Amino acid sequence: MAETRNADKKPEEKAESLPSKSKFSEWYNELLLVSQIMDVRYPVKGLYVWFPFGFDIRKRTYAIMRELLDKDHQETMFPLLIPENEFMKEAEHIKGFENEVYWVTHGGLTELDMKLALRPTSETAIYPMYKVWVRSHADLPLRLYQIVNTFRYETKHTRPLIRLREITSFKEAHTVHTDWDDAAKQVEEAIRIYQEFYRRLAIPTIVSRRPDWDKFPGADYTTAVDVLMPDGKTLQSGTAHHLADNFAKTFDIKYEDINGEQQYAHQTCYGVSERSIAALISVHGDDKGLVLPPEVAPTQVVIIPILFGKSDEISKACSDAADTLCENGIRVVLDDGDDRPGAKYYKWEMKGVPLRIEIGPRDLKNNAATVVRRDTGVKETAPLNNILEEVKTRFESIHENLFEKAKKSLDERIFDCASLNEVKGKIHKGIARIPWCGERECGLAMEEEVDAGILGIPQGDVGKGKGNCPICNKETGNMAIMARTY
RNA sequence: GGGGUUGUAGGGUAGCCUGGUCCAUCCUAUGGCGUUCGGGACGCUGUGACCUGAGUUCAAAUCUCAGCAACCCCA
Repeated sequence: MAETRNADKKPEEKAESLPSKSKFSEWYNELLLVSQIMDVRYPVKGLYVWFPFGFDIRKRTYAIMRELLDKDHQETMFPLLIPENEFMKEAEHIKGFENEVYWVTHGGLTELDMKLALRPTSETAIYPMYKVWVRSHADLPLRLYQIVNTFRYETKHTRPLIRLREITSFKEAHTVHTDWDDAAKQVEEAIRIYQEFYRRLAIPTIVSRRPDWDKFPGADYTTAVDVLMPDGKTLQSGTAHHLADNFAKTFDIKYEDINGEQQYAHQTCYGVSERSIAALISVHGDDKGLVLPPEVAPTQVVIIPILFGKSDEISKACSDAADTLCENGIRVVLDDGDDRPGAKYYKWEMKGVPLRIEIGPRDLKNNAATVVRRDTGVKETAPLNNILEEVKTRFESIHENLFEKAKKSLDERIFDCASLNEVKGKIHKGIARIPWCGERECGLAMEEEVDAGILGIPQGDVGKGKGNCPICNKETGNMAIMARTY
């Protein structure tokens, strides 16, 4: 490779270039570094560093999440450390996490009387306090959330943003309700919020209730949001759990109802992590680098002057345009550096900037600018005196186009299958859709047979059909989706 | 959980098999100066690396062992 890099190298072999997105794993790792999302060179397995640029995307993404939640949730913050006795209270919950917990055993040189767990998730940190806080039905529903780091000693292969030992951006909500039905409604609401969240990121999702053997430890059931990645694997990108009164009984969370009786509360919890950023990058990015929806792009517009010799007029036109956009809340950068224009194009394309505006002598003669869309690469001419509107309408169009493109790519990679053999043939291309009676034994046999997971029976038309379960041959109207998962 | 491969400047690499030629090659990035500018400019001049530890040896980037880290495959 290196020895072929000389004067007649092809564009895709240039130094700043990425591996093709078709080699997803390589592309993903390289893009994180080159586009300055995450530095993967931190010397501890499974821990990574946010570059300021990546963190900027994170901030804007989580601002959307906060906006959606703050309508009827309150943000809070609980401690990172959980005492062993609290952590050990819920048997199923422990079983689900005990192999992955980091323990703090010493304070300085002194061994602690009570070991402290680094939270792998915060149920056992939060619920002892809920016991104290929840007194009456008038306190309910209680809806709190926090955005925190959590720790899991992952034994599988770690990947930046996807499988981490420190999840840096775990948004977890914990709600308390009077009864099971009210909690069930909250689970639905959580999923609705998550779908809206991903819609704002222009990412289409599939929602399904997880099979029993794949639910959250300690939950009645789990509903999850999945995103289909470029390599055909699915990324579980959000989960909502109905905890019923399981934890309430363990942590003694009771309230006095209207009749003066003590009742166990019903709870839900739901979470989204920086996997949302992994999805954002992976779904929209291309061979040239990041492609960001305008709402979360740190820089929304880059202006590149095309100078021939000294041209005060062009410089002025550029800074005027930048001022106009900036004054109207557009995040704009005027790149008046010494690089050649071409070098600047590549640089900002890598960064995923939605719109590029070029102003050169030819444009200025017409009092216009050349506007180039990152998502389509289409070049258009736009009048300078209406530049704000020209930019705004393109933002909307870019967002819609990104979503439509992603939706199409998702739809094209959901394959209807009638037999497990067919599933085996398609599972490396995407999601397989196959009848399933819903029985645990049949489901586990199917997973075993095709070496992929059952995500569940998805919401909406995708989950409905007609056929026979491939194991027991019973007729069913349920269609399950199967996929290789991250 | 099992197996394999790898670790040389910010990124990518040559050198390793067969120890000495290496104060380590090339591409890229990067600082300074100048000329440039409609898709990765050029000249001059700088900066920057053998993962960590132990061992073998007159001599280790190179061989051995351990640790740490990364990547790939299988369950």
